[in-house]
Amino acid sequence: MSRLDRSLISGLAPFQGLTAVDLNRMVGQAHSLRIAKDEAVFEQEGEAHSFFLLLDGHVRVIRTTPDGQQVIVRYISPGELMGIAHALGRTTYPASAIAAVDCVVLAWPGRLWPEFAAAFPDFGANTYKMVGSRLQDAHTRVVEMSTEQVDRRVAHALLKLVNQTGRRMDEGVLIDFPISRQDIAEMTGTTLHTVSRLLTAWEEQGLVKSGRQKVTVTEPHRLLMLAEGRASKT
Amino acid sequence: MSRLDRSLISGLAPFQGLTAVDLNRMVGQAHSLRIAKDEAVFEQEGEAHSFFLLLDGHVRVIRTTPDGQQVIVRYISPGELMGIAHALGRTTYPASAIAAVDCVVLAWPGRLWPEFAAAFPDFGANTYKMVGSRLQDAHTRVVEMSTEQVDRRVAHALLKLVNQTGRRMDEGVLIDFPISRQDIAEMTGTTLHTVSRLLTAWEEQGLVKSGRQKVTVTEPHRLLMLAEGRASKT
DNA sequence: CGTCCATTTGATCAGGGTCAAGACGAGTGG
DNA sequence: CCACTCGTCTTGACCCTGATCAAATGGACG
Repeated sequence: MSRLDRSLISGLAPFQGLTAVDLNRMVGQAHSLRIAKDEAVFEQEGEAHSFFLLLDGHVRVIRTTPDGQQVIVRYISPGELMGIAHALGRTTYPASAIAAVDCVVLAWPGRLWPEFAAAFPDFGANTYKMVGSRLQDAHTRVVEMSTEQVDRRVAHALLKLVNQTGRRMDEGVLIDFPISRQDIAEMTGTTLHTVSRLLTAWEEQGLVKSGRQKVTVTEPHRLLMLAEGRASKT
Repeated sequence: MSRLDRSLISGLAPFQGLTAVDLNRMVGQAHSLRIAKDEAVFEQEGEAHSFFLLLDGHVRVIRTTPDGQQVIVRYISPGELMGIAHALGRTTYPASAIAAVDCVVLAWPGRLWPEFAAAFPDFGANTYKMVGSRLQDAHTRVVEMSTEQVDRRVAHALLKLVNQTGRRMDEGVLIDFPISRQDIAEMTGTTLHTVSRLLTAWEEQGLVKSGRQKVTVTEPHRLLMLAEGRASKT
């Protein structure tokens, strides 16, 4: 790892509160790797040999059911940890992580986790805080799936992506990685057909603009109204 | 807390690996309380003043949406921790906890969490392991909600309850606390009407016996077949 | 015995899944 | 540079699951 890399990661959420020295000790034990688009960073059921920090790119975390159906659990953005099975007392990954675009990640051997948690308490606290918010996210999603209709779920999913990875463009906010109708369907528990119909309807109303594996939200505010169920159902 | 109480809790999952001395130090700082049926242990959005250990009874954890719909996140059984917002860096409870029957709980002031985590690393590790499994549960539930039909979701929910709190009876395994059709509906994202229809159908097939706020699973194996989708749809 | 809930059961209907076909666009090899 | 192919996306037609609406039944408990 070059010096440059270290200065880049010093500001990331998982490392808040750590000294430069501690940071160096941690990063010194990592190795970085490139993951090509559509390759796996780790795989469901696989032995949890490492945990990772995404430096660049976007990663899709997927659970596959015994009968082959896939659900997208979340997208990982640069600066986030992933594959932290060790922190939660697991020896195997509960999901697969697939690069949505070419990615760069840092990897640490899993056995270092207990050492890190003991030696750098802030790092542990930051991580558990993140686990907490992921648990909240998961519960929120259960609530959405239980109580909301498809259109609102899809609207919520788009807004979440826009907030997480949105990139300002002339026409609105673009989701910053290739995302298909099928992907959105797997995030919201519906079918690509329904997603397609919704997007074309919204495009006619001027809420979004979308193309092949590409979605731009042009009117986040109105989309939020729709997601919250106080939309003018025209 | 009497000596008896301490010996009772020494075997519980959160305290595995702790010495008797450490256990005493922890329990000594707790106070126990009784929560009457239908009373709240803590409330959604409320300031997280304490965290709790359920000693006796059963507690329902509920998230309420802005428009008043409720979703049952999980049931807590004796020996489990709850309300551990502090462990996850939160200052407010993300859900409400309602006593399903009269309960006895131990409560610690939230500010003790960091001390405990530092002084008793095994306790911290046990807790985070539990958080990890709850995160898995939540994701599993998202997957179920996305991919399974209602009958299979209800079957899964019943089996989960049976495994967690089942009590062997002559006729089968009884879910050990009062549970209504409405409750089951709120666990599975459906309506009490659909749950009622399913239960009567299953009763005719001899899979379950049910009454007012009472469900007994008489043939867990066949119910599992149904939950897994390899049932004889007769 | 009367009241209040939980539960059951029927009738209706719509949201959205499934099936089917085509259009469109991007990359590939000749 | 073009033709071809493959994967994504669109759109229509149909139908089923399960929600909604409505009403009656039945226990439990004061």
